This record gives sequence, C-alpha cells and structure tokens, in this order.
Amino acid sequence: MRTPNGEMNTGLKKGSWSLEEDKKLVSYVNRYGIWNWSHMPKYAGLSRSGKNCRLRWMNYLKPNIKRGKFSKEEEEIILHSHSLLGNRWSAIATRLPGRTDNEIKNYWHTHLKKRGSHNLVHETTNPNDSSTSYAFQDNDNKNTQHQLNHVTDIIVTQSSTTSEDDNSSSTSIISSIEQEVDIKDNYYDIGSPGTV
DNA sequence: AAAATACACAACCGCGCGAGC
DNA sequence: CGCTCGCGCGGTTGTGTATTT
Repeated sequence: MRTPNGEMNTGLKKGSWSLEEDKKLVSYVNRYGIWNWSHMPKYAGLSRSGKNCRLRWMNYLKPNIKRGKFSKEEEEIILHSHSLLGNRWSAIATRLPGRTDNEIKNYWHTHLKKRGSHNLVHETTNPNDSSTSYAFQDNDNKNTQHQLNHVTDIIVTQSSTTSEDDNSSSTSIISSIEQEVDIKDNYYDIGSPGTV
C-alpha cells in the first residue's frame, strides 16, 4: 500500500497485492505446501520477496482466517491477554483462533489503546476481589514485561493444550488466562535472582 | 459540495533467535 | 565456535475511506 505497484532496484514488487498474485500464492501453497518462503516466490511466479509472501499468507490468505469486526468476547480476550502479556501479539493471537497478530495489533492501536489498561482495571476490578487486580497499572513497566517474557512460553504451551476450537467460549479462555495469572504470581513469588 | 481531519488497516522495516554448516 | 540464512515478531508507516466542519 505504501508504494502501490512500486518496484525496488531488486526487481521485487512491493505494495498492495493484486488478485492475480493472491491466486498464484494460494494455488502454489495449496499444491506444494510451505517449504521455503525465500525460494517459493520464484517457483510460484511471483516477483515478491519471501518475507512479503509469508506476510501476505499469514495475515490474509491463510485458511480459517476470520475477517471483519471483533466480537465483544474477542475484545475482552484481547484486553485480558494484553494486560497479562503486554505487546506480545503473537501470543495473544494464539488465544483467538482465526485472528492474526497483525490484526490484533491493529485493532489494539485503533480501538483499545485509547481505553488502555487503566480502563481495564477499572472495568474489571472489584474492590472486594483482589484477584482481578493483576492488570498492569503501568504500561511502561518494562521490567515486568521482560520478566513476563519468561512465563509466556508456559502460557502459550498451556494455551495449546487447552481445547481451543472455534467454538470455545471466551469465558473458558479468560478463565485459563486467569489460571496463567496464578502461574505468573508463583513465578514472582519464587523470584528471579539477578533480575530486577 | 468541497476541504480538512480522523480512523482503519494492509504492508514495510529492522531486529533477534534458532538451525544448519 | 563462529557465520550465514530463514523465519517470526513487534513497531511503524502510508494510503484509502469515513466523518466532520
């Protein structure tokens, strides 16, 4: 979109994808599968970089990708996940089957960022229920973010073992997120020497 | 009706990580 | 052990569209 139909010195096309290009990529992947993104475009007859093809496939052409507006439930999941994981969009995306990290990231920046995690705290925190106070009070808490990186693997693993087909309810997902909070809390209880 | 502004989203870029040599 | 390559991720940008003035 940046440079519609533009071309670089490398001869690789950039910018928006044409229907023809989409068709080529889809039919190639359907026929031969994904084996090597950097070599694939040549065989698929595309003047695109492998990276470009991968991005297009992952964010737009891949089967089962959900398009259109986010539901209230999805929104909730994003807010919850973001409060836990921060800007780890790919991790958040694993909780929303059919949604891509890019889509979630865009949605966050355009719809949810304004509300921010502060709002989430206000929305979810029950004064009588301290268990909901896990939402970050400070988005810029980089140390916390850094530490959270270590637990994300656990979280993602758990997510993949939790049944998560398209029909899974948001409440079950959110409750699994809340279980993750326990994991996180335990992690902090144990502590990580040398890291502050 | 036209211009200005805000919003939404596809796509690009750079970086880091892991695997293979 | 160090280097190269490919992949994936997150931040950011640019353009089309909608809304407001």
